[in-house]
Amino acid sequence: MSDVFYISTAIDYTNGSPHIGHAYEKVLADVIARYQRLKGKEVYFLTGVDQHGQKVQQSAEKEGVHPATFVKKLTKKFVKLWDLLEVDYDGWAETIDERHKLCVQKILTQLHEQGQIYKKAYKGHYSVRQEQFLTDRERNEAGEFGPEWGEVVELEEENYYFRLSEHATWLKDFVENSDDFIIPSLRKSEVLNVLDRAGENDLCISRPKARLRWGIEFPFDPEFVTYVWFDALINYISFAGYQASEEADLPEFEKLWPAQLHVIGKDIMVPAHAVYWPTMLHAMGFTDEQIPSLLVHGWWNLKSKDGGTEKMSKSLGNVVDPVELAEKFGVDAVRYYLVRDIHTGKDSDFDVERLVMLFNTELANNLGNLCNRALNMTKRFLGGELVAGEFEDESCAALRAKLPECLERYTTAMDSYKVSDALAAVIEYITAANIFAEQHRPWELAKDEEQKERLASVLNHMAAVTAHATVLLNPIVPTACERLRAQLQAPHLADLKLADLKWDILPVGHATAKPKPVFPRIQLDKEEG
RNA sequence: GGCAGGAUAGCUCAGUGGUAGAGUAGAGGACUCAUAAGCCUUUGGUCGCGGGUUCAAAUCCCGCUCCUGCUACCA
Repeated sequence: MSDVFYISTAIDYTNGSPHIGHAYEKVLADVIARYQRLKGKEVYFLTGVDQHGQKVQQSAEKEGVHPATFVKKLTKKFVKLWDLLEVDYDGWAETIDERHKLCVQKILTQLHEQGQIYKKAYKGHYSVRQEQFLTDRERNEAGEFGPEWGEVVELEEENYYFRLSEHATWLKDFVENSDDFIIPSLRKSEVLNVLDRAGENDLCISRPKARLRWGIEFPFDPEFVTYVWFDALINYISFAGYQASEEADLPEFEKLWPAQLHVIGKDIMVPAHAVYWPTMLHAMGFTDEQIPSLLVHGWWNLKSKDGGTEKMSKSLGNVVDPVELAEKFGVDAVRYYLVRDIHTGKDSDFDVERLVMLFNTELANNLGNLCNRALNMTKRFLGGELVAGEFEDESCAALRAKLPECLERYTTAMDSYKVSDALAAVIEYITAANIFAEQHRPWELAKDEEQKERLASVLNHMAAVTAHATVLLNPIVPTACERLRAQLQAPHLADLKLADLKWDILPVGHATAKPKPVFPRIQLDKEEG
């Protein structure tokens, strides 16, 4: 097991603009990566784009540009979005990268030499329009290939195959016996079910150049390029430095592998990530312990607002553009919503009103306001300087006791990637501080000179909880936490590790900045929708 | 067809045998340091439908309905 927390996401296909699903996966992975850094772990976070393939080739042809040009334009969109959403990755995988190509070719050569890859001819039904072979699944109820396929002809074609079937028994054992290959475990049965009834067929991994030019060439047969499996999936190791030359400027593979986690969507779990990928690694000689776990997340479903003919028909009617969302509501609101209102592994319905509601209630009202009232009273009643205060009673002790309680819940949840639960724990903690304020009514205490110690103590407690929250929420809403730290005039909190999160992280005699709302409430116009 | 997951308060969801929960929305209240925020009280549920097991079922068993997804050579 390596010391580095290596986490990857699926690489996105550069044939269309990024949507909310892409954004969710990257933000989720980023939150996990930032949490691990908060724990003091060294992290390597890899994400990127899948740029080869037929659809890209076709789209480029349609626009009359070279696929490389086409792909660069779309890649830029993804990079820009990750920038906007504060997705802080360490490695960037582009499958047109020469280093990736070399790695793929090395692997192909080795497996070919080991007899894991062979060539054979296949004859079947081929759709000329779609430029693909058709399977029985493509047949309609009448058992025919429908008009959507255009002209269907019988065609024979030679291709290279990977001996998938040879490893079927191993794979089944592996999945059955591993506890954490699939997270959450409820999806494990889905994989096992698939494995049960399959295993006789090998995997076609090439396309003749006559059909597909935009891919990585087979090193031992220039008439063929690799199909997606032995291209996109390889990114997880190629960009981690697998078999890389010294001048490649890639990480040291041995330090990274195995990856802790491949973060993927449920749509690509079977067959790609739960069948092909482990089998490929196994064939390459990796041991069972060197096969990474899959964190399989659900989807944000887009529902149409009912009650009439919404502008649904237009192809964009349903699309929620993450760029627009971030520009409109801010990065914090979007990041917060994407991991707050879904249980990792499950689906959720995307709803802008809930995005606004969660931002307003939990961040603005609860946390933002706690910070604001604490600092405002500190300024008005104490001249802007937090003082320890000699006062102590049961409620003070009870509030302080909530920190370790919250930490426990937070880490337990985050360690099992349940970000939503972790956030709930933090929010409860903040609420406790607000209740605490009502109990002591510092605005009343300020009127009585004899209550000065108590006033100082109470305000100090409130500010402390705010400070703790900035540490705990930093993985989720980093920019907001930066603003909070600025308000508290406590930039040192940015470097604080989880283990150092104690009650007294704000020094005695600490001066705070002028209070100003960190989370301005979002007002949603009626017309939005 | 098979398999998996889901169906709980207006909304989003927790809850796996013992008097139905949270957040939010709605209603009322006391307060005022604060981003009309915060705090207190409170109205909402035949827990998809029908059977069964049990002293006791949202929770276990059987059947059904609806939703979602998957069903490894997209050669």
